[in-house]
Amino acid sequence: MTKPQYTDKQIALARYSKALSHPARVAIMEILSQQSCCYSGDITNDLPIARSTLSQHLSELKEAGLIQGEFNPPKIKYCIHKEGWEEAKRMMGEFFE
Amino acid sequence: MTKPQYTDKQIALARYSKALSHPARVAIMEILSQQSCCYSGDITNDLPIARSTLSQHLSELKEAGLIQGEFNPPKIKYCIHKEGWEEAKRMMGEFFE
DNA sequence: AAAACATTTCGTAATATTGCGAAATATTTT
DNA sequence: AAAATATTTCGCAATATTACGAAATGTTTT
Repeated sequence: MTKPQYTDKQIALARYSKALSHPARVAIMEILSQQSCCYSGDITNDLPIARSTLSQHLSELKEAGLIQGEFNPPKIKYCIHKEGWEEAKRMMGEFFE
Repeated sequence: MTKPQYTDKQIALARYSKALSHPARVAIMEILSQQSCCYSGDITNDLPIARSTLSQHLSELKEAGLIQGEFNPPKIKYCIHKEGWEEAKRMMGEFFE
């Protein structure tokens, strides 16, 4: 009687959930989904965290595939990464039925 | 220019997300949502973790309001906590539009 | 009352997360 | 080339998460 491993789906959903498991990251995604794109500097003003901390949250969201950043010198423009966002939405929808 | 705090909604969504941020907890919710209720002992066989670790995950889900456990001696029957589950579903749905 | 069963709590260890300010990097403007 | 601007990386500290086995708790059966 062997122990089954987690499925890829379960791992993927947990990963997306983890990306959204901090209020700052939820807030960032709300901002981006409202106006589609945004500069990191603008986001700072909307969140109660330091720039360096924001940067960490942004890279976590990027790592999770939920956002993408394009260099628009001298700023970086962050946008929703449509594929990842849609996949997360779909998986979350299926999960909750 | 003061820094705004997170909204209650953002905090609540992050909380539900955090509850689902581990594959074991995703798996547990899938099991429960399929068959509505389950005994802790049965779940053990479906997951690659020790009983004591499962117990911790169950209490996190309970803490988050996603499941409830009723004592059905000598076992504990875990079920989905409908209110919390529905709220999570609704909030997640709104979040993704 | 003892044995068996189901589950949790405890103690502990390893690793991850969150946060900040200072320093580093990179680009544009002066 | 220096100054200004935007952002990240580094170093660090505090706390949280995940995991396990052993021991504890509580119930039922023998």
